[in-house]
Amino acid sequence: MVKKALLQGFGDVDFRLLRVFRTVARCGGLAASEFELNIGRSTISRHISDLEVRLGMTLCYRGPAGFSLSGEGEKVLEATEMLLAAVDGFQNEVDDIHRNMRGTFKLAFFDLSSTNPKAHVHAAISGFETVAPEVNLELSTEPPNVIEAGVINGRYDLGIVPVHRQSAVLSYADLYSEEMILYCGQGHPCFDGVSSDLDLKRLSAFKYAGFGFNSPNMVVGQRMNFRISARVHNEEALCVLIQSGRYLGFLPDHVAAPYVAADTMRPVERDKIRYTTRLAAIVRKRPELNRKTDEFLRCLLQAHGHDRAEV
Amino acid sequence: MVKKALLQGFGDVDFRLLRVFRTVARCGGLAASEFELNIGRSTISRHISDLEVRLGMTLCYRGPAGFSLSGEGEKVLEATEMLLAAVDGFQNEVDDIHRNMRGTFKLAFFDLSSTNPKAHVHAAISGFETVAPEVNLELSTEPPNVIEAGVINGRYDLGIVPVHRQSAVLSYADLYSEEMILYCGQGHPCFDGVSSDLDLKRLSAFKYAGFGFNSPNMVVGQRMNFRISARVHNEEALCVLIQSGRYLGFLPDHVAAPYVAADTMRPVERDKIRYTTRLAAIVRKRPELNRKTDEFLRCLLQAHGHDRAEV
DNA sequence: TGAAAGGTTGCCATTTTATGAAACTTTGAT
DNA sequence: ATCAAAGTTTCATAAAATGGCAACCTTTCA
Repeated sequence: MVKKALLQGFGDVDFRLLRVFRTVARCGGLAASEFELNIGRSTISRHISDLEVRLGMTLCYRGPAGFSLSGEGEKVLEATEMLLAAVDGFQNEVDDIHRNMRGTFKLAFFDLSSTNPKAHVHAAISGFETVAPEVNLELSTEPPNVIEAGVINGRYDLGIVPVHRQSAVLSYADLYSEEMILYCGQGHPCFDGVSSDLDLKRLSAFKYAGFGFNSPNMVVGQRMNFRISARVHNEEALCVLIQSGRYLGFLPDHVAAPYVAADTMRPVERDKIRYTTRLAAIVRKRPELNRKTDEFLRCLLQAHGHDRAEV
Repeated sequence: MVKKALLQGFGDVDFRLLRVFRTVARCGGLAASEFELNIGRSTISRHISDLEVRLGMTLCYRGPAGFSLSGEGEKVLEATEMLLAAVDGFQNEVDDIHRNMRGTFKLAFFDLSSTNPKAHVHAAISGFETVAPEVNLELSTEPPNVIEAGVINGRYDLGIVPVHRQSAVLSYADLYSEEMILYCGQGHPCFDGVSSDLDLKRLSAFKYAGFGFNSPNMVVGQRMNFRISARVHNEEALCVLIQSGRYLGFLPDHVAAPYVAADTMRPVERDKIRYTTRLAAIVRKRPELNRKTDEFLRCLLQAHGHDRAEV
């Protein structure tokens, strides 16, 4: 139909198809997504191939051999997440006009802070759930740089990251701190303690594992002149490396605690080599906060004993 | 149908409706948009009221008496523009994957620079049209702060603004400069020249008109201690104020030239009171540039005699 | 070799949507 | 009063989206 073509334009987007595609990609296959989507497999199959025709490219390889996204498919998936985030943003706006709190609130945080006794994110969530019971939550853990980018472009509503270099378009609210201490694993030369004459400089001969993104950790590692031989993007991975007995690395005390208790990890010069990281909530400044984000931030600050004096 | 409700969720967005709404709002009425949309008025009417039902609010008042957006309608329109920009972004992505250049390129610039002989934006457009004939252009003039915000959030692909405070998420490419000189209009005490003993400080007794947003102009105005009695958001408005003969104000020399030629405006202390503004192209850093933006920037830089050394 | 699992396709009934024509309503102007 | 313009509503129709069922194709794995 000519008019429609005019209105829709070539390759206009269809939410339905994109949502299906995203779900399938997340589930890793049609069959798996069947339940999630609550529609028949045949329909899903058709949706996906429709989308492929519309976009003029192969999005994923699928078959009994398994499911995988094509290179183009990955790009499209990324663009899709972006677009669907914008749709969420629109619905947020509309909800805000109604003064409603519904839809989804997307929170991203850097991993392994749940055992920190100073972190009260759980309390904030609890408080938020009370005031906004209709809101679905979506939590992810990502490296701080990804979180920052995500908050800026709207993929996340709020992030919790170690404060490092502050971005001008983000607004930071201080939450809690973490004590970072240098650890080694069983089998490491330092495991049985360092002789008192082994000065700190000598430590830099050992292999060191640190974060692969710009962070206090990276700065400290470089300043102490460590031999950075492994880069990770989360603390879980760091734990594994340290446990191998081949690497030194900084971990928050509370993360290392269980390993220390099991004596598979020990601090190195606990009192001399350490630094403190401050964790902060970040939200974007520009498109002014929506009610959900505003409210969640309030809960977060309250849970961490702030009076919301400053944002 | 239950499944659909699950998939679409309450109030899911329909592009078609939003596009229609935007067009109607831009055209200022159903009848006027009929031609633009190329669909019948009855259909448009139904679309709008559908949207109102879906969103649960009145978007606009319309009738024989005239057309106007409601307060909520304005907010929704804004959110709509945002969402549709995201859709454009998606299509850009897809086009980029195909290595195509199609769709719309959105450029925003600060007004009244077309008469500047150092500005070669027209040449850039000409060059761009040659390499990307399929791309539709959308130009707007806005105050620099609006342009910056728009480029950051994707409403514009590229902006041209006076360089002032640089934002960390934007990338600046220097283009050309403007000489800003203080002018007064016919009837102003300064029109027939200032007596040599009237020192510059005395000037600050006169009323001054300047930009209402953070800019070099504002800084200069404040530093010279002018009596800022009128704020404008574009130079056109400034021209009118200066012509009134009641205000002093800075204008680019090339903008004032025709008025000076007609002797309705004269520079005040042309050689003593002046400053230079540099105009730069801004694009956002984060979601990496799409081909169209990249190409346009290239054209811009080339037109202004740069070798694209730095961005 | 023969399930089992993952996907695709054709077929079909059902529902939804899109749309223009024509009749109707309201308002402002002559 | 009358008319024109702007919108709304009703109606009928054509097109499309939907989704289930069943048959069919492939690959994997036992």
